[in-house]
Amino acid sequence: MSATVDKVLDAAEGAMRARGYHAVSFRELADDIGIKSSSVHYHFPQKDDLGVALIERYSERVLAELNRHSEETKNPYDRLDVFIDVYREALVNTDSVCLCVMLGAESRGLPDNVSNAVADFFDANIGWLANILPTTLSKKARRNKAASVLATLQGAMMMAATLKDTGLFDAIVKELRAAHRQS
Amino acid sequence: MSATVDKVLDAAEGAMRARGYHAVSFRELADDIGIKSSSVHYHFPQKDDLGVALIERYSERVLAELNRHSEETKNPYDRLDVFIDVYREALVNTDSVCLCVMLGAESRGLPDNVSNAVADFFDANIGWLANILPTTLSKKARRNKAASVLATLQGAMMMAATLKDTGLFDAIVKELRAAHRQS
DNA sequence: TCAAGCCTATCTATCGATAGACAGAATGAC
DNA sequence: GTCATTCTGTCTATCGATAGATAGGCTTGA
Repeated sequence: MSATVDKVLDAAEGAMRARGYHAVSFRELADDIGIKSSSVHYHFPQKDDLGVALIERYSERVLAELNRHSEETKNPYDRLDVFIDVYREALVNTDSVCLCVMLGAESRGLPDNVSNAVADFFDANIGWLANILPTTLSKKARRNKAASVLATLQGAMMMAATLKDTGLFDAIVKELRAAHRQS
Repeated sequence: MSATVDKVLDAAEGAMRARGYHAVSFRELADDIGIKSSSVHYHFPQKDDLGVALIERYSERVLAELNRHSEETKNPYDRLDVFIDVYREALVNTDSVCLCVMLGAESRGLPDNVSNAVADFFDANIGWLANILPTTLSKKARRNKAASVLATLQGAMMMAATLKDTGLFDAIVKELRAAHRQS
């Protein structure tokens, strides 16, 4: 993957996480990295090509990060913390929501291939979370619990960003942890 | 409020809940209801005027619905169900997420007055929810619990819409109810 | 008479996308 | 080794479509 492609994706990630798919233009990304919009089109012929590539790179990065940190621990509760921390870092370090919160909200207005890539991201995250839950639970129960955790985190990110209050995210996470310790 | 204004807001609500603020145009709304875009500008000079008016109408409607249904019951758990049901209806009946999930995700890319209106919506909802929680809890604890519930619902809507799976929303809600019965 | 509501017509700015040219690096035939 | 060819990545220039917004006129009902 060329350096320019990465630069374009970096710029696109920042812009789309802040303002959404439709509010980002080729020209803007090109200006950000000092090339022309036609050169962006060279790497990503259509806007949805850019969108899909962006989500795939993002998804791989998040999953890699989850796996890297979770190797350090075997305790399922600590692994839940790993999951939470990865999302928290995303919120705090970039001051914006998860890419897939944004694109998930917009999903009905996205090209199908982009919308499907977002769905795959959620599926992968639910799968990861379901895997750390006790096997005494049924497969379906684990999936539902996992989806519930993910939904809470995604919603918390969105609200914390809107209310400009990272503390709200932390408070919600505290509720989440408490609920999952006792169950 | 004139009939046209309401029609414009109806069209805008459907479009923005499906695709977001930036992906909706005056011309599209005008076409939807059979007038010209300049006539939309007559009622809402700038796009952010439309956005703010839309959120305010939406917010009033949601709160009115919450209050209307909750008058029928005094049990706090039933009132939580009222809250959940209002959100569930919004998802099922319109096949799209809450207006403020969409605009909340986009908030960093919205005009300030629009973004603030979204924040007010969340504050009002958190306040409503906090009020039905037992007064044995501190004010802050109630607010945090309320925010947690709201975040879960908003996240669940977003994910259910993306994965095209209303059942996922119901499953997450079941987890939510279970967690709040036991605490 | 006049204000409300909608119209026509138009503006400037920007959108995603394409065509065609160019420089320089890589490749392959001799 | 050298020269011709091809590929890569960028450029300039432009397309038709559409964005938000405005000026000014027509119509209708109080």
